Amino acid sequence: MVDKSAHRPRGRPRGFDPDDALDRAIPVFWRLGYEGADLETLSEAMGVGKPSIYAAFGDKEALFLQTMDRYAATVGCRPLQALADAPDIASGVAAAFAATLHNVSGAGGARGCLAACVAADSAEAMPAVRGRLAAGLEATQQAIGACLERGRARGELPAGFPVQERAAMMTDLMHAMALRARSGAECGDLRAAADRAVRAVLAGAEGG
Amino acid sequence: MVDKSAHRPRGRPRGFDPDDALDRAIPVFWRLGYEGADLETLSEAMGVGKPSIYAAFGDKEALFLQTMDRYAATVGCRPLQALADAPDIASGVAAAFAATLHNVSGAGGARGCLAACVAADSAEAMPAVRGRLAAGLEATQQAIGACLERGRARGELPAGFPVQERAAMMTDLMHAMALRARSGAECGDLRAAADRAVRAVLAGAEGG
DNA sequence: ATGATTATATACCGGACAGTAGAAAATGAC
DNA sequence: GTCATTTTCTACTGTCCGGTATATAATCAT
Repeated sequence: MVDKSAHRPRGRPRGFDPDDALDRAIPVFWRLGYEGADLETLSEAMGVGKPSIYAAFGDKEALFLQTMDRYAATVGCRPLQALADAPDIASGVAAAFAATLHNVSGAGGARGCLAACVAADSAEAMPAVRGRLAAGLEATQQAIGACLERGRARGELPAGFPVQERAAMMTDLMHAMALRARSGAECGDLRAAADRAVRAVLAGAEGG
Repeated sequence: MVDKSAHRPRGRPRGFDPDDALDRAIPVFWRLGYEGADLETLSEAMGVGKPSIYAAFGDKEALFLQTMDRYAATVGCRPLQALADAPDIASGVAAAFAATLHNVSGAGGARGCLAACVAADSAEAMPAVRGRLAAGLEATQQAIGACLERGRARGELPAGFPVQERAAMMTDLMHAMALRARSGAECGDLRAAADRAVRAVLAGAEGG
């Protein structure tokens, strides 16, 4: 492991933590979109002056890409963690959709999903954004598939359970929940969507 | 019916058809997003000068809303029409997802869906956009539900078939296909997603 | 302390963009 | 033909926005 107390890098130390700054940039992009979020607003929200943003993160597109990464690592991953941490598949799937519900409902941040509702808009004009979107989608589906596969190996799912198919469907239904939330769906509707999704993903899993 | 050959409205007649102009605005918003589409580009694509756009449609937000309506009436409705026009439910659902595949694949226009991938971005900051999005989602789901209900009444679906639930799922999976396409998914992946969706919607419908 | 180095703050620049005057063109009314 | 009316074209405006130059502050090295 590298020595964390290594010599400070010589000049004036920066007055902010990059990850904290990205955390504060997330809701701005989330609410306003990529083009709608201007650097003045971002600078204020992040608590970092504009020149420091450019020095630390690069231009607006680079900042957005790093914000996407930070979002994936802190917010987007929560449903996957809930699934992985659960004691069994059934409760894990339910927990994952509960986490999705919380993510997209607007309680913490804005409604919808930074990837599904904001990055998707820019994906057609910005290849780097499209790449991250594709990678995130693939990674999500793989992670879910791996969890379901493990559950099947533990005997929680029938031998013929279509693991990969349900992993893809679970990914799709989480994104669809984000869109419903973005359109202003009430919390009850979102909860119903989550319940439906759980049933669909687990259909045929011993008593579905 | 109103006389179509009524007296022309007095002044200089406009040199463009509003619906045609909206048809040509659709791909611009579709590809570039609301904020990314500037009025210069829109004006050129529509073949209508900027002042005429403002005179005919109002400001940029009003233009976008009318473009959304036109999109819904010409592009977004195609899967629903395919479902409604099919001889039976099974082939109708397959035809609807085939139409969705065509819509989102980028063959005509851009990848993804103007509602799911573009309007969603602006929905958080523009209440009118959010309203249209919610209305479109609700209308789509209702229309699908009505079709499935009719099919069930004709005996093509079992008595206990969860019509409303499957209508919601079908709506969700069409939107998820749009997101996959927007992220750059290959045509084969999209086709697989469509096949999965058909199976999921029809599961339990006599031989699913 | 002095200088090298890196970060921050203020203030600014050039360009792009939404929206609009104002003049000119095309029609109906008479 | 002439006037009123509506559209269209050219050119413009004020503003906002991404990005930066310049000066200053805070640290390390010696």
